Amino acid sequence: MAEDYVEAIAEAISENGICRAVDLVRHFDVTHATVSNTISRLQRDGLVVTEPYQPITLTAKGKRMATKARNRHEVVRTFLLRIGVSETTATEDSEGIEHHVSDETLRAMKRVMKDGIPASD
Amino acid sequence: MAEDYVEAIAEAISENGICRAVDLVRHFDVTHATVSNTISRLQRDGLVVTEPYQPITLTAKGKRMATKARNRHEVVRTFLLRIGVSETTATEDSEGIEHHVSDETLRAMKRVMKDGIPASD
DNA sequence: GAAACAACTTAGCCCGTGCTAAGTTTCGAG
DNA sequence: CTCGAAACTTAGCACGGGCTAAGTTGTTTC
Ligand SMILES: [Mn+2]
Ligand SMILES: [Mn+2]
Ligand SMILES: [Mn+2]
Ligand SMILES: [Mn+2]
Repeated sequence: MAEDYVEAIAEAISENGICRAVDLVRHFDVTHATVSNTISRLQRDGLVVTEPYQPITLTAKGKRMATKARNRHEVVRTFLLRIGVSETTATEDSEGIEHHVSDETLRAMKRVMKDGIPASD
Repeated sequence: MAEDYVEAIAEAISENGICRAVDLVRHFDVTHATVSNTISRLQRDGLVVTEPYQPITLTAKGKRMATKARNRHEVVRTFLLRIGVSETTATEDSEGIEHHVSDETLRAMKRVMKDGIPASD
């Protein structure tokens, strides 16, 4: 959850300069109330900073998480495409899978995309 | 959640003949209270049948889900091993990843394990 | 058969994530 | 400058999934 939020916030900032709650409402297709609640939790956890009616910014910690999450998401998605999954499915599945992929598995995916499948021993 | 539960119940039954709540308490490392609650929900959803102080059995629907989940879990785990991930990590990561893998992605994994990586176009 | 122990249930609590409904703030037109 | 619409907050609700504490049922063992 936190990962998807900071990723979406970073995306909005990089696209529009700022991130407003309404961007997240659209992105996640939830209500303003839900976004408001979630943002409070993210702020409590030191990932974002915001004030009532003001745009949302990422803390250093939030930026770090966003970068890692974005990278992981993209590697997983690309990997799925690489093993022959359709665009649509790769996009859908990577949205969930990304949150369970360890650093080791991520490295394995990158290795495979570069060097192909390891010897069948 | 449901998938992991029916999978664990099927496993207990195939190993001990029956599944008791205490098996799930041990398997998931949660309290009896939690298992009791969860089983109620599974029963409400038509996946299991049980009566107070009695063993837990799977409905047809529950068995179907268990079989699919078990297969998916195993394919994902084997696939991770196949791309060079360690036993420990493959076991850990597959526990989460399995729940986000569509049929299409599952087929792609099986294909890759059989025929290797698709042509780089 | 009574006592002790294991298995289980039930009540009551917390938090996360979602909602609706209602009110507040901000901002752009007119 | 005012008003309406868009953005946002707040309160109150529900459910999933976790807990502790306390009580109940079942089973073994003496
Ligand atoms: Mn993501
Ligand atoms: Mn995601
Ligand atoms: Mn599983
Ligand atoms: Mn699992």
